[in-house]
Amino acid sequence: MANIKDVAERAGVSVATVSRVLNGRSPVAETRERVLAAVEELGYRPNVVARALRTARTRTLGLVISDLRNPFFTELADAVEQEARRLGYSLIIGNAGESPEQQDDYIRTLLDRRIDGLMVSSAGTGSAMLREVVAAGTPLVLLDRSVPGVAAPCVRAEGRAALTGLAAHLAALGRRRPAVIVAPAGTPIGDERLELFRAALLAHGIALPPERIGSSPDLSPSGGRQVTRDLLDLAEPPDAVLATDNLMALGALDEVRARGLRVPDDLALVVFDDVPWFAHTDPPLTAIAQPTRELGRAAVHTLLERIEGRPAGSVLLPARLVVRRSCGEPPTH
Amino acid sequence: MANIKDVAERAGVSVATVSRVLNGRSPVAETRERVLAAVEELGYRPNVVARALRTARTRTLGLVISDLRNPFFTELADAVEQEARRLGYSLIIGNAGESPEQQDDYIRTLLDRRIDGLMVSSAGTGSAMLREVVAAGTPLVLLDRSVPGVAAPCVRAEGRAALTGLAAHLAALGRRRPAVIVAPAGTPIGDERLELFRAALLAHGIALPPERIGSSPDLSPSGGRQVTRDLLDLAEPPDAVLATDNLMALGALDEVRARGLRVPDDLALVVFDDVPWFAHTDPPLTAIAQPTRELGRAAVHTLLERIEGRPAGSVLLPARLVVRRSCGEPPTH
DNA sequence: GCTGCGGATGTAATCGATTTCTTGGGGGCT
DNA sequence: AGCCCCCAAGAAATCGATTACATCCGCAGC
Repeated sequence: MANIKDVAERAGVSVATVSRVLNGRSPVAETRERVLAAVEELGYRPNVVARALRTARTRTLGLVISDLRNPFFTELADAVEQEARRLGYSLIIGNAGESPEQQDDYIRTLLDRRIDGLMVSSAGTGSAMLREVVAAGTPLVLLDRSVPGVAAPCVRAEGRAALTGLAAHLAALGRRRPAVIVAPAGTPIGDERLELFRAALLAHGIALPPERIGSSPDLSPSGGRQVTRDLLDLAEPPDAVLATDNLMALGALDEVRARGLRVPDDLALVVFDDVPWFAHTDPPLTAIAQPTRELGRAAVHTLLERIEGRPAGSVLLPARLVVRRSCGEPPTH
Repeated sequence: MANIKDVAERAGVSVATVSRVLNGRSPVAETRERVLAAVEELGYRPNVVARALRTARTRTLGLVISDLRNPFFTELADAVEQEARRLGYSLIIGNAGESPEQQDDYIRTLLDRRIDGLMVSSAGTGSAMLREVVAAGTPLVLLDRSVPGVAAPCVRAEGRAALTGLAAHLAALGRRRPAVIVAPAGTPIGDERLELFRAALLAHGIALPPERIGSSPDLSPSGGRQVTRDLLDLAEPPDAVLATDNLMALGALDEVRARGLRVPDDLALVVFDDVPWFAHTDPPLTAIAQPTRELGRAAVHTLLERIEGRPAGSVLLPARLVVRRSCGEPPTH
């Protein structure tokens, strides 16, 4: 593979001149053309590794995601990747599989590769490694999940408006005994959703007692199914369920079907994260849609601000209530 | 961030000695310990970029996938990533979004980054860039989709046994008018599945006439729905449908529901690719499961063989028929 | 006691780019 | 005509590692 020296020789100039032509500095028309011709003829492409060593910029970003197989995160990763590429950056995606150790391990690898910046959708609670990243001065942006004690901007969605709308929707349809399936204890974002929902329900005089809040052992269909089983076994079972993650909602649907119950007649079901599949279930599920692609784009932009040394704050984008038919009464339009 | 020189100074040795200690060559116990102590104290981590420049090995692999949001490919990518990492390699994932231009663009970027090897699940038909990769001597492995004219090992699943089993299954259940939804014309793997299925049906005396083969304009739910609409509008509509991709199957399910038909009573439905979701549809879908994770692992292993200069052939892994309830008659066990 | 060998370690070249410093020549101003 | 300035372009330093080659040492064999 041709290198810059080959090009210089062929064009009869020095390597410095070649570099300058390619980086758009100084040289004059005639020399410039000779160089470009040589580049063309040799099919020369600059060695990104050498450039990175010299400039200390790799033009690579890292993204550590908590679970790549969760379709919400898949779409998020896809959005991040596209935006990064559009802006001339490559992306290395690391999958933490909801394991903090694996997450730290991956962050280590990414730092070793001298990525220019890092986005993390953190698994579990705090992480010593994240604090280390900040201390080392590597630009960091938290994605979807904020981490207490880590001084970095966080890009995520907030559900106040959507949950307020949802409470009104449920109240209007006469649902009085809502339940919530929340993520494993300690996930800050899950707790926040719960509290916002509780407040929104209260405005309609609807209570959310502790026994109708089920905490799943993990973010999976089977966890969601287990919690749903317990909820339906209550003396006063709920007439509506909000799942705070899409995988857990799948499990809820399974349990409901297994009991021969029907959605929405016997139970209303609402899911957080509007992944494409939920438009294809029977019935189509009412969902709280996070602005996934916008989140991805915002994360990249925020990170680039930090990389270029500008200060950048957190970003909160509103989630949207998407009414389908899983709470009863089809939308009127 | 500390570099090798800092470590050398602190340990009172030369950089060469530090390098040798860290790479497990020669030095004697006493020196060795001084170096390791210095590494520890400074929190030294070798600069991967510099190492890559010198050794001409980046320990990074590239994976270009045709559509990251298709759950089959998501799982494939996840499997590849895990195996690569286990073997000490990082992975850069590129999403071609089923566009050949974007695919070529991405391959270009990956070559520029001097990845050690490349895996491609090619979008569309042939590609000049792929031939260029081979010509440039970069180790290449084709994944899931073979590309005519490109001399590289291909790792994919083959469906003979599964489709033979499926034909028998359908015949046993009395389905006589099967239909197939195939991917856009020219996708070699779709054609192969079609021909294998046709042959398997023939063994049971069941024909697969051209009008019951619907070609979708793209790999999407709406494409699948459109094709299903046409199939159901036939004078003699099919009593079973095989979708050769999971997204198209979703669209088929939509159309069936919209017409108030029931699966499996009115129509049997079988899907290629057993993504987790299909166990949660109503009814759970009978599927042809590709050994996704094994494919991912095999791809990485094959690629590493090539990287290390050993010859490596193609890998064909058998797909499995997973009987659920979408063709009627629940499995007996 | 000299030669030679090998093990531990240092010196310096190298990978391929960017960038600083230097040089030389041409043109404008007085 | 002389001076200065500026601009194009080359020479060489640099990034941080690996590694070929050189050096120095002690010890064994004759």
